[in-house]
Amino acid sequence: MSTPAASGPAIPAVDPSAPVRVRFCPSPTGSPHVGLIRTALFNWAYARHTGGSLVFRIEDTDAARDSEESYEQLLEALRWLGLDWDEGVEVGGEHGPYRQSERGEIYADMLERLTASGHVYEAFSTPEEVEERHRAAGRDPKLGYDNHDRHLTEEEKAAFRAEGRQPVLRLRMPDEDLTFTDLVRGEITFAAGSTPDFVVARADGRPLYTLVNPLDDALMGITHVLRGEDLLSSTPRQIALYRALHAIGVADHMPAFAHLPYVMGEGNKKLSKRDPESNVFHHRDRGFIREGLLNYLALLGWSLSSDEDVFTVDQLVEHFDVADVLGNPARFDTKKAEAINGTHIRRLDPQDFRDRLVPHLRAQELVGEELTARQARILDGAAPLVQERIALLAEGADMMAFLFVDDEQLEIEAKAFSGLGEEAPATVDAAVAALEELDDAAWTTERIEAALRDALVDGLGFKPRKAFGAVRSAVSGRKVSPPLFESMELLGRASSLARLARFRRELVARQEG
RNA sequence: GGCCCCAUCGUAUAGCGGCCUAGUACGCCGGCCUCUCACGCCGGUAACGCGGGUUCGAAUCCCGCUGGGGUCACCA
Repeated sequence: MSTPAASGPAIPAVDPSAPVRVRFCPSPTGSPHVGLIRTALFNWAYARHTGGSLVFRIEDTDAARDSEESYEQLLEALRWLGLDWDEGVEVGGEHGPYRQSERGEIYADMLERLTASGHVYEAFSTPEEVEERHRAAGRDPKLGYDNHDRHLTEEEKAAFRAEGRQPVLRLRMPDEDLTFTDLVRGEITFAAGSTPDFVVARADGRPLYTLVNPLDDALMGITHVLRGEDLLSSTPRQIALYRALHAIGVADHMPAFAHLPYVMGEGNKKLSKRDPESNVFHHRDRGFIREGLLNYLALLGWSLSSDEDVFTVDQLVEHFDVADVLGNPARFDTKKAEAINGTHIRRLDPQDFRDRLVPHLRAQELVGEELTARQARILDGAAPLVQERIALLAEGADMMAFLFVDDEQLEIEAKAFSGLGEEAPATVDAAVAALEELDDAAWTTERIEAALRDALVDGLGFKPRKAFGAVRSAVSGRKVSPPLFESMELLGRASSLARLARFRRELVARQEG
């Protein structure tokens, strides 16, 4: 009974010709992290590339930290990004249930079998006792569990129970080096004895991640485990458990492992959950489109080719292979992400782009639930004007905001009054005079530009930059805006003239004040 | 501290022994275009951590060092 774990035929590696089955198995705590989503993306892309399947499982074995809200957010994030799954929560499948909180009986049964076979044993030591033993033996107290309870006799166990102690269950680690070939890092070996026997079930009997993660992978026939690098050091435990599961006839093969590089934040730290940049919804709310975010996330550890870094999801699926993923940790670079996103925004069909702007206009309370006819008309006209000039959808909504507000409500930025020179009032007067000549029917981009150019550039001899600057400030309230003449056409004659008049008043008021 | 991973411009990467006086993209700096801002275009800046090997030849292979990161829970 001392070393049953090492007995039995060796567990075979996964059959390379078998259909790929990967899984995404987050724990529903907090908001979806970009690193987590990148992991989901690579699993998804690998499944799609190979024609295999993606299993979506929820690891909610920690009632104290898991939440239904977080679960809903996970679903929302994957759906928003278009990462679908073939089997798992919400869609079902042959290996359900897919929420571990609903698989209690399976785990209890398995724990019993593992205990009966001697792979798992009861341990009564408290952390304090373990530490004390290390200290007494002159060892580093931070060494971790010392496998002390491996050979407890029935009498000793009974004595502990008599004290009212409840044992945790630990898996007996094999006394040999554990080696595996990581798909992104190559061969990795953990020396015998470097990983202590680990807990697979709490004293109250509830199972831990260390048990259920590999167990469900085995039960669900997972062939490739693609996960974050933070789990690399737990791989020897996975392997040991897999061997035990094979010995009792539960696992028929050892999956291949691939540990994906970290997504780092500013400085040299793993992107923290506390950092807003780590939250996918933060990016979505700022106006990332799924095409852009997916493209950028894929670039964190993978590349399509030596000279293109903008690609579609289809291209990703066509070319993605986990073997090409790099082991380097990658910094999340917001600037680059936005640039990639901007490129994808420009690639959008104009109508599609227009539609995607609507939620952001609502978020900024520029329009209501339904667009009015006038709002729809303005949006139709303004969308093409901003599509070329933004990297984020929210920027687009912000840039066209002045077209949706009332003339008197328009916020004129302080900067908009500056740098216009002494002749600003005269410029505005001349602009108004010229524009009043145009009736509603003549209120077109071309006619507006011609009238203004004629009056201000040719007539008053101003440089175009300066001449139109005052008009831009009046109409948009800012120094920077979408193309001016087009904007004025969209705004209409009455509104444009009203803004010019208001600007003229405030200009004088400021000069006097 | 033990164990494990990582190491090319500021960032992400190409490079898998000669094609590298190291390519691309973002950023940054100039310029063009131009009603502003963008877009687009042109040009520029900037890297193989260090030391040993192996080899005719190393960014590419090996070893050491240094540096960075992760992990050592009755969390996942």
